Amino acid sequence: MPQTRKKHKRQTPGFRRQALIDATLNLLAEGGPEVATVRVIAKKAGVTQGLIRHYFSTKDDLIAAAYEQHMTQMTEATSAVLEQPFRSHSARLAGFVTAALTPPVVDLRNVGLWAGFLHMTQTDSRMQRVHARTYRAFRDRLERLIVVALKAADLPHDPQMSRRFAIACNGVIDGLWLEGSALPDGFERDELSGIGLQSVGTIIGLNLNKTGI
Amino acid sequence: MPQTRKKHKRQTPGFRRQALIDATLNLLAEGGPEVATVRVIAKKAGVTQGLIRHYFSTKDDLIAAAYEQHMTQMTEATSAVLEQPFRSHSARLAGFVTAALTPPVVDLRNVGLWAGFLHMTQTDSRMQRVHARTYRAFRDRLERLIVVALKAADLPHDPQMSRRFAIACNGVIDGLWLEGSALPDGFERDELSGIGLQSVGTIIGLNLNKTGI
DNA sequence: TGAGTTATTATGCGAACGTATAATATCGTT
DNA sequence: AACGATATTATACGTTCGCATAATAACTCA
Repeated sequence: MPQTRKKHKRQTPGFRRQALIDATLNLLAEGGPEVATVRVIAKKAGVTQGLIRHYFSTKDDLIAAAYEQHMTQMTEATSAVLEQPFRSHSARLAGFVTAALTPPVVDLRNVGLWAGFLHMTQTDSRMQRVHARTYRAFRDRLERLIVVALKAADLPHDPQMSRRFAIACNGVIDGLWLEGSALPDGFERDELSGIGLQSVGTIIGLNLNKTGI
Repeated sequence: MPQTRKKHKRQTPGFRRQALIDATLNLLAEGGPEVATVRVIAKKAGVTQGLIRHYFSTKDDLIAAAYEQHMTQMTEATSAVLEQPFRSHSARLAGFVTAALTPPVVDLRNVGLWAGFLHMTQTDSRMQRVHARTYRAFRDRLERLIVVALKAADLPHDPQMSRRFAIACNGVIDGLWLEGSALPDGFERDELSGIGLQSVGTIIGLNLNKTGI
């Protein structure tokens, strides 16, 4: 008696890996770590759970890969705005800050991911490394923009100070981003980025609110 | 053969309930929802797991009670500063904002709890009710302080506007609180509250940075 | 077209999960 | 000193967890 077996299409490793990572991120964002079990992830990715072990040697592997991709994508989404021309270096910095405080970076899904990953990045050493690396990638970008803007305005910019500026500005941006994402109706259009520009400007001693593009 | 059984001291219901809630909050803050299992909670509270069912009819009951207590305690910790006298209504508002952006309200443990509870408050309807109630308790307090300060400064303060102000100010405070808690070394002393005072002041059109006490 | 590669499904295992229930220790009251 | 109430422990049950392994389907290429 022939037992029936599910028909399936053979896909490339890249395709399945991506499907599994996407399913993981979506589940983590919506339901948190408790919901993102291997069985549910596999189901959402349209495969059976055994396949996860074929592409990732452990569940933590999959989680780490998903985290890395998410963080990298967030930085890239913010940085994309830098490819257009700006009238000044201050405007360039302002554009970056604004992009970080505007959809699609500001998004309820992203705050769900932030919360879902938090404890892992505080507990798991490998997640800590991914966090440190991706966090620095964003902050360093911000610091370079700050330094250039300060230089163009003939303001002092020694390394220690600009590093502190970058940390504090990143903190303000992160905080506003979180709140804007979690509370989508809490702010008028451009209110969030306006507060961000003003706060960043105050920290580094530069007026960013009226820079144009 | 007499089987040995663990000796124990009989405690009041209030004592055990509090011990279980404390253990739940500590575990949730440090390790997130995955770590806060009934067995681990009971162990941390110094009892066996069966006792949880004696005081809470289900695990979700315990979680909800812990969440309610935590949120209430956060609002109370911020409001405590209001019991001292202030020189002006603006100073009173500034004191409240400052308290919300200073330890012990700003604390790594609290951000762990925030992250740990987030998905539950988005998913579980009972947790949503607790969230709505405790969130409103804080925001209403903030709104009253804003209205009084605006009135004292002869500024307009119609209900709709002050409600919007309260939402936005609460958002900024929340965001800065989150970031200051998660990034303890990211800000100089008083830098975080300084940014908060400035942002809140800008939103409502009042200078709060130089109000004194 | 048939053999080889490997992507995929199917099934099973031990541990841990939340919950339920029975047994017992502790303590206030008489 | 014995009793009653109940706080507490102990044990068991069904489910789901992550992980392991065997069986099979899908595609490549000689």
